[in-house]
Formats: sequence, structure tokens, C-alpha cells
Amino acid sequence: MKIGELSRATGTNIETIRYYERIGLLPAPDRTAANYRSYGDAHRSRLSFVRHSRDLGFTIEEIRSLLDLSDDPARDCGEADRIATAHLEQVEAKIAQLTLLRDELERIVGRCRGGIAADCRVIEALGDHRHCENPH
Amino acid sequence: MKIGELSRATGTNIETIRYYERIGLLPAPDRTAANYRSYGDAHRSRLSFVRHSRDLGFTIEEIRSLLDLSDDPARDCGEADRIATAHLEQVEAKIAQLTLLRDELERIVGRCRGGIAADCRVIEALGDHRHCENPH
DNA sequence: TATGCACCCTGTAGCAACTACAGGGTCAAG
DNA sequence: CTTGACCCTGTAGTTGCTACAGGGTGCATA
Repeated sequence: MKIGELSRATGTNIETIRYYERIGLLPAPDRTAANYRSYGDAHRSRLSFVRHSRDLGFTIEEIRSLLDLSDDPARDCGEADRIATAHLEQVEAKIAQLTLLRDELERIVGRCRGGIAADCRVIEALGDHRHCENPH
Repeated sequence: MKIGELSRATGTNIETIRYYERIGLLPAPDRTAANYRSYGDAHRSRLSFVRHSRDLGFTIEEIRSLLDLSDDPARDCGEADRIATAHLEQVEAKIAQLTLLRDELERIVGRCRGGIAADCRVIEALGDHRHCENPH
């Protein structure tokens, strides 16, 4: 399969596939006589793994570790669980932070009554942290 | 006030202050005889505005628009409200997305019973989107 | 007077994770 | 034989900083 097909099969931008190869996340595939990349099923499932992990918010380095693990089926699986657990904690922390932020924005938004900027409570609130009720 | 003082007064990295000046977010201050930047209260409150807005997740370009508005007190304030409302909606969308993601990660994490990678359900789940219950 | 240290300056390069060209080659259909 | 879709490499841009390298300034202390 050529790069365009792999791109469609996995929903990945062509440039991104080449980027993953360049940084060593995907192995370099064979080439055709015309120097086109030629992929097989192993490439497709590896790329799916990468995309799915990226969609779940794992970093490239985390994915690299996860791929190393799955490349060596004899290794201890606990490491994969640790990476995923740590990532889950990060996501939870991010949600908590964004929730505080949302509450603060809700307080700020809608206080504007359509006057002129000099009287704007939105601008006033942005300029002065003391108007906030939460740390953020 | 020199840049180090402004840095401490606003909790902003010195390099970041110079960066904001370079991209035109902060006006270039006067210089001392030794070519040191010399800031006044107007700079400090403008920088506080920028920092606070960044903490609330506004982009540099959004902040640029908000600053333009506050620089011209006669202008219509509705624009500030529109920017803040749009931003709030983005934050809400991000929270919703991260929540789906968290649910998915929770399903994946903890399924590992400490075996070997070949049997790892974490790795299996990452490789196959069909194990997911949500879009993400 | 020397010298040490904290502070300041400019300019450039790095980070993550792509994305977007420019400038070229290949291949099948009409 | 040309058109159009596809592929190649290499480099530069994106956001919002952060981190040097290599130098200058200013003040207190030995």
C-alpha cells in the first residue's frame, strides 16, 4: 500500500506519516522501483496504535515507550499500566484546572451591557486578578 | 522599574517580558543611560492584564484584540464580550472532550493484571479503536 | 584599585507535534 | 503526449514561550 492509501486507511495526514518515520516512531518501509514508500499490514496497525494513542492524548515519548513494550511481548506489562495511569492523572488534573477556569470565565462573561470599552466589566475583570474567586 | 522588578511584580519570566515586547504586545519602554529597560505603572498593569488573560487561556491574538479595545475607551465593548464568550465555549468544548477521554482511559487503565506484554489489555486497547465506547 | 557578583543587553536556537510549502519525479488514462 | 493525481526530499512555519552564548553595567567588598 502506498502512503496515500495508508493515510486514508488510518485517517492520518501524509506529512504526519512521514514525520513519524523521520522521528523513528514508524519503521522506514520498503520502497518501490520509483522510490515510493510501500506499506504492509504491520505498518498499518502500528500507525493505528499511534493515532489512537495520540487521540487519547499520549505524548510521542509515551507512545514510544508503549510501542517498545508491545514490540517485546515477553516484557512486564506493568509499565504500560503505569504510563496509562500517569496519563489519566494528568487528564484529570487538566479537567480540574479547566473547570476552575470555566467558572471564572462564566463570572466574567455576560457582565457587559453593551456600553463603551471604558466601562467594560470584561476588560476590567481581565485587568485585575482580585476580581477572581478561584486560583488559576 | 527595571525588568527584574517588573518580572517579580507580575510573576512573569524576564525572557517572556522581552518576548511580549518583541511581538508588539507590550510597548517598548524607555531606556536608561546603560540601555536598561525602564518601566512605569502603565507597563505593569498592561502586563498584569496580559498575564491574567493568558492564565485564563486566551491566546496572544485574542489578548491583542482585548488590549486594542481597552486602549480605545470609546469603542464598543460588545467585542470584548464576544471574544470572552467564544473563549468560554472553547473551554467548555475542551472539558467535554477531555471528559470523554478520561472515561476511555479509565476503562483501559487497571485492566492489566501484571502479566507479560503479549497479554496486556492496555496495549491491546490502544491498538484497537473498536474497544472504545466513545468517539474521541 | 581590583574583583566578584547580580543584573542587564542582543540574537539565536530549542521545545511539541505537526503542517505547509517549493521544486522536483512517476505513472496511468485519454 | 499531455494532463492530473500521486509521490519524493528538504526546509520553514506554527504557538508561546524558554534557554543559552557572549557580552556590558553597577555596586559592594577586600
